[in-house]
Amino acid sequence: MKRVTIVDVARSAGVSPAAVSLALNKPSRLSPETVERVRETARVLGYVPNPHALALVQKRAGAVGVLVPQTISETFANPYFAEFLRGVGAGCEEKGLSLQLVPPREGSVEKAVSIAPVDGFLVVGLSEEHPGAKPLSRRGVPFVVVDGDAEKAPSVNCDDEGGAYAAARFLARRHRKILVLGFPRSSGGRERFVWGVEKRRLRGYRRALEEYGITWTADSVTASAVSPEGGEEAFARAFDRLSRAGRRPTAVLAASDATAFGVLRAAGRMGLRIPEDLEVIGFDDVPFAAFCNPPLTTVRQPIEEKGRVAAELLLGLLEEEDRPVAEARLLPARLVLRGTTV
Amino acid sequence: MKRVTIVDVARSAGVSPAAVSLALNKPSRLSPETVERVRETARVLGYVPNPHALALVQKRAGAVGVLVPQTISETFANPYFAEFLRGVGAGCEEKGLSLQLVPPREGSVEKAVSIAPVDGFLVVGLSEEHPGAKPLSRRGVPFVVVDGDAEKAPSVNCDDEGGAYAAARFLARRHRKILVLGFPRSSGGRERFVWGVEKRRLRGYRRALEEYGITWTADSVTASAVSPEGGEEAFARAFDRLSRAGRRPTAVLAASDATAFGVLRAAGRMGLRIPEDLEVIGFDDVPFAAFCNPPLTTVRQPIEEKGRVAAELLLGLLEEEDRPVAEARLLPARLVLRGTTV
DNA sequence: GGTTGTCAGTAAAACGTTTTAACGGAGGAG
DNA sequence: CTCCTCCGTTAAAACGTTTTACTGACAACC
Repeated sequence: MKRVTIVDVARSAGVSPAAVSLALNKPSRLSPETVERVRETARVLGYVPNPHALALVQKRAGAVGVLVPQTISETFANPYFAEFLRGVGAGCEEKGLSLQLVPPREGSVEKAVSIAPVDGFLVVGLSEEHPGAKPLSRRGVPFVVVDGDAEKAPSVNCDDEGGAYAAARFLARRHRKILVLGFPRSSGGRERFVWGVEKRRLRGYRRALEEYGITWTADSVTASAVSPEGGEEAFARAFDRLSRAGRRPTAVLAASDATAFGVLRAAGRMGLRIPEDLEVIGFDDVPFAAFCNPPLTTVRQPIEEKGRVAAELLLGLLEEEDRPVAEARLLPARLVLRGTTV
Repeated sequence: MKRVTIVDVARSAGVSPAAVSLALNKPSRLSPETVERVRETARVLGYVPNPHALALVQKRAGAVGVLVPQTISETFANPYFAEFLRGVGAGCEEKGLSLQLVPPREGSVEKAVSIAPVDGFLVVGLSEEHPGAKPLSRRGVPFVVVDGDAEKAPSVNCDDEGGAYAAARFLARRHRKILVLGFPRSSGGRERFVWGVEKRRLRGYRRALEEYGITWTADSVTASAVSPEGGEEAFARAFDRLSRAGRRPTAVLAASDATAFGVLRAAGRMGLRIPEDLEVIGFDDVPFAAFCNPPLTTVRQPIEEKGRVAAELLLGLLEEEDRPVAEARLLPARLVLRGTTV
């Protein structure tokens, strides 16, 4: 049951451990017959090098970490994330890197960061100023910020504000009572999304609405978990409350497709016809936005490309130590009209 | 730019490296004032322990690997996988474990297995007899087989054959020309899915169809990539070919929801009405099956639960070395009728 | 006063590799 | 015959931790 190590192979083949290492990694520096003998011995014994020892000595683990601010379960509730990972995977695979998903450990992002045996991080949905970001630089591994706001670190984002503005404008022309669904609040005590993606999207919504004379107040935006269930529940509750107050909304701006799907479900359950009784616009254009019933009007961003770009940026950082500048990539976002708007 | 190590802290605090380690991990074995001084020094210097060294000495990396037989990108093209990971994540998080996605490295599953710095593997979609499975036992880390077939190793599956049988029976009562869509063939040269999940689902389809007198031949099943795009393309091509031959299908059995989504799209493009002109049944019941247009009739399996069960099995293996028996968990699968069947 | 015990802290081994520098022997050049 | 070079191989250092066993020092006990 004990693992076979390099010294076992060495002993069995009658050579030194160094010779085994060379035979396996730099065969040209050994006589062909020795190489052959050592390799055969290793094969017979079933030798597999210990990855931890390897990582320690070569200072690389062959994996990049994807740091997410929520649990894995919450994270994948949003199909956006799977699509994003497809891009990351595509970017990493050519270099033979694995992907490690790193959720907070016992609620602490810092702890998770320090423990994860990875060569670099893709930080998604976190601000550079976030307390969890500090250990990152201490860890001494490079990182790229995605869907956050970074000044000094390289980052990848889409034009959240512009996309949101277009969506809101499209609705504000014909509606006065627009329900805006945002991201969750104070999950874990800290207001996680007051900056970053949400801040920008809300800013876009607000700008458009105000241009059309719709006043924006503190409670203009309704918090919602980023999942169909979250959207369903948040919409149902808010719609009910507003209807009672005589301000029944006729359109919805959802800050995420995942949320919008929930809105559609809730609306269906309540007997609202879409888009006649209620227009809905999501954000992201995840693959299934085009498939749902009716097909979702949404703001399209190149999710998969975003992942690939982020991975490429990080790989660049991994190879050249001394990349000085903080490159900030901005990807486009544009409104695509489908069946949930007239 | 150099990382601060434990000896830096030790030197700076005027103690031995051992004392630093104790101060951080077993503070009770040191005087309170020393502990405080060391911790303060560590904080000021920004010390973060090296995860590789930690993993080497404690023989645990704090991560479990999810071994997939395709690229990350291909894997996440099937929404099934994200849902599965939600369960795995839920199972792992309470123990504070990260998740590492391990795709084949340079086409070799073996290489990927030996390099990944993880404490155990969830092997999805691979047979125990698969060449890639051998290095697993050599690695000396425990593993659980999911969606494969294992005799000696612990495994988790759903009742693929039973679910498929139910679906096929439901159609065979009213249809004679049923198109069966399977998994991709010979990707990478080896016929990856002739066993395991596909074998069982096809067996279920076949049994039902033959009971209704529909003959099953070598070309009864059409290969399809497990993604909407794959399903779209495979269906369009097969439908065309069969129509020309005067055997235009009136129903489709898709071995996966992801494929079925593609069928719906292709059918829509071709002007086929669903379910009037074509009935479709998928498999898995991914979250969006209920949302698509029309809602997909499919075979439901408890995907998220499957992930959780697999994680729990693996965690058990990680804790108790000497768990002898190969537990094989079988989860239920049942047909749920929605809008793509009459 | 010797034995025993506890306490705070340390030296050194261990984990399993890679890599650097050195070594001995053989062969060739002078 | 000596010196130099080359070749195949090895000893030992390095990576950064944790852990085990040990060392003094000091107090307590009989």
